[in-house]
Amino acid sequence: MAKRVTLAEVAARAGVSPITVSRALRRPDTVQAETRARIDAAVAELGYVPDPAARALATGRADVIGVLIPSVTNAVFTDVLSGIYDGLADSRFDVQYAITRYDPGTEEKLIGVFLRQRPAGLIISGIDQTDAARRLLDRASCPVVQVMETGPDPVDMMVGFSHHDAAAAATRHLIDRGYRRPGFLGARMDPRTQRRFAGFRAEAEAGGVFDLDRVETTEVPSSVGGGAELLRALLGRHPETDAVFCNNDDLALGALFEAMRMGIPVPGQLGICGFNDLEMMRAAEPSLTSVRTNRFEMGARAVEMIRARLDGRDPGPAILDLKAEILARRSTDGPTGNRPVET
Amino acid sequence: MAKRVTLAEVAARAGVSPITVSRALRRPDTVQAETRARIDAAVAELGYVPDPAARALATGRADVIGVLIPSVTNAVFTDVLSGIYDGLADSRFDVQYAITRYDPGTEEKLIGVFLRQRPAGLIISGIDQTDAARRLLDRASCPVVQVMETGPDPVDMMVGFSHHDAAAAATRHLIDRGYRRPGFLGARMDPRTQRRFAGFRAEAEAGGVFDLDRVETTEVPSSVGGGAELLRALLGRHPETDAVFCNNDDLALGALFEAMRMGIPVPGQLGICGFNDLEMMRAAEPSLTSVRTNRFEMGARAVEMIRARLDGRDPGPAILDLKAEILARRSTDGPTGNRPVET
DNA sequence: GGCTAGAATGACAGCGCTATCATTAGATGA
DNA sequence: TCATCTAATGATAGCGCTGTCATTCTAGCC
Repeated sequence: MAKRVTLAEVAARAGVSPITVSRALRRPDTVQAETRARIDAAVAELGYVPDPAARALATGRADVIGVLIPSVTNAVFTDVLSGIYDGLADSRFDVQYAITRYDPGTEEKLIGVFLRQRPAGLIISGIDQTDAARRLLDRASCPVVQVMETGPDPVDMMVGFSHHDAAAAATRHLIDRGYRRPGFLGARMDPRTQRRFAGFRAEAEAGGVFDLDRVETTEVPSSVGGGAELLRALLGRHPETDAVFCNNDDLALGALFEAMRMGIPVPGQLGICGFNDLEMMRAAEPSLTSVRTNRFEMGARAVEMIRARLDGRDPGPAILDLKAEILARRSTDGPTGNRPVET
Repeated sequence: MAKRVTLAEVAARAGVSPITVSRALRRPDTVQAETRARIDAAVAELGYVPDPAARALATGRADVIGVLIPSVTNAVFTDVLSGIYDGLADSRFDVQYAITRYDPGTEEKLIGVFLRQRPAGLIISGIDQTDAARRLLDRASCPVVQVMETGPDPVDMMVGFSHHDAAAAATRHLIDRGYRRPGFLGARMDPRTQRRFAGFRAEAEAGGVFDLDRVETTEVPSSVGGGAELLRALLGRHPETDAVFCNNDDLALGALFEAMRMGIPVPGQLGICGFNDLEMMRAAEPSLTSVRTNRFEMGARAVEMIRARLDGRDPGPAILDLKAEILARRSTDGPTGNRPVET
């Protein structure tokens, strides 16, 4: 094991007291240049690295940004994580994350665990915390950012977008392109997914094209294979379906493959729209329409808001709406005979 | 902020000394049942949660498993992470991870940072550490597991497979299926990728079908779009190419889409084989051959080895080879006229 | 009854760092 | 020249917990 070098040893070597070394490290402008140079030299020679546990104990807070996400294997959340990492790259903060497995109870427990560490900030996915979790967060002494989604009642700050409105816009797009019998494919109907469904439903009803029986969902997590199965099931019941709004891109890709297997032309006989705009959507054949949900930026902005707050700068509006955007591609060019998409 | 409850307060409430509470929490069998009950009640009433920083400082070690991975946005590593999480779910250990961005220098630095915390164990991706990193790891006082890959010279323990052999097996599969002019598509040629290429090359040469000019690589990270571009470039130069071994599944999927765009029948005119067997491969149309690399299990086993070691149990062999397996699917059924794949 | 062994509990110190207040040295002005 | 102020540094205590003894108590034995 690398032998532990303590502050005291550095201090002895530099010929100053430990507290001066501590100061030199944390607020270099408060020690004389010459002293600081001696200390820096001693630090370098001994390979000193501060003990984060001792620091946390002495200061009563940890230089940690806690992050709570439902899953590590879902690209949506890892993109956010990546943005968080990027935003923290040049800072003294560490990221510490935990996985809720989409379970509010687990989330509640983990919030408690995190807050006892007195983190510098907390980033949490979504707006569907339990009442108890909400109370914990309300009393948190650090900045809290809810990401992925916006809502009316932030704990503290929020970065996201409206899943309802994004899904509604995607549905409107399908209608605008001439599809009249759209269906909905959904997996793991968590609260965000439910709100997307609500957006789909509202817009489809407004357009007079909603049919509850053209909704095909499953409780299992999304997957490409699952998208294929859902489409097959839906078309089995409703062969007249002329478009599907998919809960997410994996389902959309699966739907595309299944349509190929079934010999159904996309977009001529079936329009397909996904959600999240993973990279593959642009590259597919035909290219797949999706909804861009600036996930990386969500993470980066969440971190920026926390840092601004900690530094006493203005973190900007408490609710930051990163607006999802429809990326219209060939998979929704419209039923055979309709005009193609511009661009 | 949830008010901090200390051991001392719990002790006062239970009418015992702090140290007894500490013992009751950590080794319940060393305090009398009745005392323990009083303490448990006090803990519950006050909502006490131990301060990990104080514990780390007092014991000189942290109940943390450090994990170093190159990227969070690559599904390959998040699958491993997921396995790690699962293996640690019922334990007292936390996971703390850091991202090396595929940079050995960053990795070296992060190893140092982690080891100062005296973690309970360390899991690190790959076998390509710098000399300095290697020296740090050799002196580490905790179990170290290298994952993703096996090699001749473990720091401590290893769980993985031979990328060279897996790629060679995949290449053999292509040859067995009747492909005679195979190409190689690769992105971000990191050491593991290089070894996969070496395996491809060795086997293709052994089969007398290697042509260095049918190798198409790029430095940018893998993507589906990148796979499409690589295939287009390769076929531009070598239209006679009858199969591609792709560095990973994203490239393979992109190659499939590009083949569709170019009107090239898969597998009849072009065989496609990926690497990693992400979920979509099975669901694609045609289904895509890939190499299963038990990533989740790698994480789970790495954790199990560490836990066994910490508990004084037998962690099993120092080098655990999880054998990659070819999953033959329709995309490599063979050139037109050849027999189809069984099952 | 006196003694010992073992179980249960407690006192004390200290992990490495920093908050707080105290001290010193040098600069300023009448 | 001396009081006064500021900048730089130091002494002290303590963050919440646990390792290491020491102490108390009970049971068992001759």
